Amino acid sequence: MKLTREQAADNRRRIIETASRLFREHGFDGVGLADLMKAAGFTHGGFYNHFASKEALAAEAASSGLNFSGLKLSDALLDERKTGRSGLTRFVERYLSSDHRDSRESGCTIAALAGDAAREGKEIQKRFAQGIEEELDIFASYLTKGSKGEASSLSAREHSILLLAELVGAIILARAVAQAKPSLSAEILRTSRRDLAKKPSAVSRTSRVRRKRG
Amino acid sequence: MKLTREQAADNRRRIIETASRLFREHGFDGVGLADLMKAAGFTHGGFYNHFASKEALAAEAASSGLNFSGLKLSDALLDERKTGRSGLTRFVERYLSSDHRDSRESGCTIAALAGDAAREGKEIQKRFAQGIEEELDIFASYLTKGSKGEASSLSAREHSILLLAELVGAIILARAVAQAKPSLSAEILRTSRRDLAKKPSAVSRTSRVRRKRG
DNA sequence: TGTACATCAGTGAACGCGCGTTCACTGATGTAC
DNA sequence: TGTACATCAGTGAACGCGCGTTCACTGATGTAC
Repeated sequence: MKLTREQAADNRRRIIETASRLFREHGFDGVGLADLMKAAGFTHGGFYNHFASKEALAAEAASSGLNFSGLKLSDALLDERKTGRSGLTRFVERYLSSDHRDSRESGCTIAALAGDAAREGKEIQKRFAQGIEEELDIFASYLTKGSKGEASSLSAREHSILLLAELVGAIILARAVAQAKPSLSAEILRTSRRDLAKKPSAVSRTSRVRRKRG
Repeated sequence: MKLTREQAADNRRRIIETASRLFREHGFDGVGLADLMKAAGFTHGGFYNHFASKEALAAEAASSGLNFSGLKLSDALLDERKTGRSGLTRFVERYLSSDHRDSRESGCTIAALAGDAAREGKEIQKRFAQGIEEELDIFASYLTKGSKGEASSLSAREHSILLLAELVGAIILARAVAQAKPSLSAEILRTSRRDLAKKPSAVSRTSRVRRKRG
């Protein structure tokens, strides 16, 4: 039954991606290895051929989700070059949409698992710290030091932190009440979306350049 | 072994308060009924004399935490009357402190369990919605419609939502990296604290009245 | 290039353990008379 | 007010189940000669 190295590596990747989706949907404690391996298409005995423990997989899955999530900012920025709209604004709109709220399994790993990460060990938190730092760097590279109003006194780094906190806070709150009070859930998303759309901090470099050119 | 009605009600309350602390620290899935009852000082067989299921207790514990958490805004506002400082500002400082970050079990239930609530059923989410609405109402009653700058176009309700989202987002992110990267954790808290301290939205009625009088 | 064998990613059964829940039992409280 | 009995919040043992983890086994791959 031995497979080629390539097949084995593919299978390992498949387990991680399946785990990433399931953890985001149900939490680290909400998924068993048997279900997880079954969802990936294997019997669960083979799990330990790939990982030392469930926690080791959780760390890998966290990293994977943080790096390849469909809501990484970089995707939105690619879009943006085509459409001419601010990539950051587009990203905020997508991030705070009801679609993203309703699809934890394919959405932002930070929003889905940051609450759980507080209870996990150093290794998993290290992956979160890396993922957050990367996201902050991307934000910062697209944020200008505002020259007017409140924004002027804040560095791009500070702007990035405030932006991430508001995004994550808003979607977590929206998800926490989505089943029981959809109107409140939608109100939270809408209010935060509008706030971020009009803030000077949501101006991207590209859109400023375009404005000058036009 | 039967107890007085009073004693039984006390015991029930003790179970709920213990559960509230343990759930905040370990999550709904991270605590077993046996450990929970033991922590409350009972054998676990008696659990079902008080609650229909673990989920029923989780709902009660969520409500209890949301209403009586040491970080309810109302506490800070009481302080404020004594000291003359803005109650809301004091509250923000306390909420975004490393002390609060490091004591989930006695801190804000929304911050500790909103991530978990997304995965729970309607009953638990209903309690969260109630708790969030109450907190928003308290915020709103202390927020003025700003007359200058960015704040002017926002209602007290909108301000409250943005404030809550930033508070919850910042402390959840700070907790997610506290073990692995304390510097980033502290930076998130500090940045959000400073942002909220200087925003017009953080001006309380009382402090404005005082300023006029002085 | 062909043969012999070690490797190792799978399978499937089993491990001990803790989970949420149930149940027979206890015995002081609270009630009916 | 005093007695007889139903109530019910406790105890402690047990239920079936799923958990993370281990293990003996399989058999094609990859390697050594």
